[in-house]
Amino acid sequence: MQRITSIKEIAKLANCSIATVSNALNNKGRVSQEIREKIFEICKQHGYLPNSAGRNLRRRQNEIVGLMFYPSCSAIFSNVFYAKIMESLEATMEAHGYDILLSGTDFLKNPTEPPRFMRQGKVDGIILLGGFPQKAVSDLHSFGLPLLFLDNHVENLPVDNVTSDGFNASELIVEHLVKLGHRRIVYMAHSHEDANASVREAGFLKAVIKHGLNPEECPSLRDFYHTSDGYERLRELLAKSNAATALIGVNDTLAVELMECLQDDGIRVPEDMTIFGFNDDTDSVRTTPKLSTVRIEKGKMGLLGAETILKRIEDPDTGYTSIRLPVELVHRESEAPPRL
Amino acid sequence: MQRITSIKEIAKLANCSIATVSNALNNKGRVSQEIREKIFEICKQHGYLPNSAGRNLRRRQNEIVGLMFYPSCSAIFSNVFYAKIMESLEATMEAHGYDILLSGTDFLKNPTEPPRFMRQGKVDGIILLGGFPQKAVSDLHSFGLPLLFLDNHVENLPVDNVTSDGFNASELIVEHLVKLGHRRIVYMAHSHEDANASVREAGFLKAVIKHGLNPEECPSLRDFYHTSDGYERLRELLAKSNAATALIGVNDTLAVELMECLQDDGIRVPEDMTIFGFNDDTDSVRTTPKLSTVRIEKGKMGLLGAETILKRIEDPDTGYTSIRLPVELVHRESEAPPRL
DNA sequence: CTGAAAGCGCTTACAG
DNA sequence: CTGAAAGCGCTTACAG
Repeated sequence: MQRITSIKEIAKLANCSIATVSNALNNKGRVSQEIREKIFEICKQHGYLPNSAGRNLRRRQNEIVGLMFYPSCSAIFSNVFYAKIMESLEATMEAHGYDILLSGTDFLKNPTEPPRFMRQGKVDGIILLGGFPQKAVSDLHSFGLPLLFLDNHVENLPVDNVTSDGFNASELIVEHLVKLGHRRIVYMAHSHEDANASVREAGFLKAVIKHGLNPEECPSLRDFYHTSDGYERLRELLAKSNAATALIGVNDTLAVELMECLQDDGIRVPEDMTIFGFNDDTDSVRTTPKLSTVRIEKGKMGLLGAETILKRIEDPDTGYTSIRLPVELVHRESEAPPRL
Repeated sequence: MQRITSIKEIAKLANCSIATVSNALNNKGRVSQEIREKIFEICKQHGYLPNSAGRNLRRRQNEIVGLMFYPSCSAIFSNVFYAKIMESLEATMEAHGYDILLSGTDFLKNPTEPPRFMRQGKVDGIILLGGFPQKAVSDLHSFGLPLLFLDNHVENLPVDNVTSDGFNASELIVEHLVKLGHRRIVYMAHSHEDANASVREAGFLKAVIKHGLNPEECPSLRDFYHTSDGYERLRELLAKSNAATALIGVNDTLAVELMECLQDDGIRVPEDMTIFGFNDDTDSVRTTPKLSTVRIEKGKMGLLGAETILKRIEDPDTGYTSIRLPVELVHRESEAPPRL
């Protein structure tokens, strides 16, 4: 009952060649039923675990994809938004025989260093999760490894990406707010370089014009890093006459934080201020009132992401793919017509 | 500027042997400064990425550790508690040159199948995160791969584990509650097989006796799967005279959910009911009132976990390690003396 | 300081 | 259906 560590030992016990063992183990079909059964029996009895290095060396692939986070590992893990994406991403990769390797690279500490699993050649491709800055992505891209941007992207870089249609989402929100009677709307996002924030802003601006709102009364507040700074700017805005009656936050986290700030200052939601978020995170149903938001098909995003990078690994030279998943508004309690 | 894929090519360009290239790349010091520089220059220019399969095959190790979740991948990712643990776990493994591979194995679907990365021999060891049932762990353990139980464990199984001292935590809570004047306390945990829940219950029971409380007035409610069922049982309990005035939930998530249920039924926290959680999750400060809970050194847990499994990989035959991290009570707003 | 050679475990094209 | 052999890229003990 001793552990067996190579097909050579199996071959000896089964009285055949290692080629036959390999064929049997890989279901190549060119093995007689008798020997096949014998081989499997031996493997089971001796708890044989194949050596993936041998296989990978020969087949010139790792069957592993690296997962990188921006700005850091924990920033993603503590973000419920990604849980569903990760789940279907993982399941799909798994179904194709691939595993996922985590990168702990903290870009805020070390913006230029490529991740270790890449320097060591452990992965066949890399999936990017989070709002990576352009520089980081193009550095990574220049290494020639298959790359996929998930839930985000960078303009003008031929990197595969799967995201939600944030442009349309903003349009839908503004359209809905206008129907409710709002004419003055503010869009807010942190100042990090982030295509999602920009795309959503662009959709917002376009809709503002389309619906004949006054752009000066519908500002974008993006030049802040901490939410508290953003809220300062919002307060300045609200102190004016003709201030906004509705607020769109770039994601639920920001929207929820701002809602709490407003409520602390005695501003009621939705009576005094309508608030919309993005992502439909679990956060957004925990608040009082529950947050209206944009639903993104997270499961589908993970699935398509996996398929996209797998395709890229198989065929590195095809033109690049850019997928926008449709979105849907979720109406809850943080919206109301504006007060007169 | 073409990509180079092996040290053979580097050797040719640098006019030396592959042994010298290998030594240079691994900082073995047995290489003249001149050649060394030449080799590094070539690697840089041609974007050389070593082939980890070749290295791993030769060195008989993967420098990869698998991470398994119970019951499933997404159950962990959507649980903020693990974010901090994962962060320091990742950082420590990374510092030792190890990477972490995710397992998508869903034990609820497939309770007996070992994870694919293990069947394929991709990992040097496995870290278990979550309340794995005994059977699953002993199955895994029987494969002989280094194993580490993190944040949880299974009784009577010689598997390394790093957990928090839940026994002492319960003792501390009860002691504190008694000081506040409580004499009737209820402990609640889901019915899943879970050593943490059992250890915390044991500490609770011991403290109940130690402080001379009436065990019949200090029940454990553990026979429920859904929180709503647990709350049903709690309601029955509270309907009695001499009902509990304080509640200990096995973790913050349960404590928060129960708090919301109670509040929905008009029971005030902490005036009518004192509530304690476990873990000090971010959840626990988001509620009204903020939850009193037990702080666990998540960063240290990840760090020690990494070091423990690394040690085990290095030396598979030493006696097994069991580490209990000390805990600390966090007093917030969900506690008060009982009403008379 | 440097190189030739062996060998890690595996898959695969080829011959029989 | 089966096997002998080559070779994937690397590290390391050994000889010089």
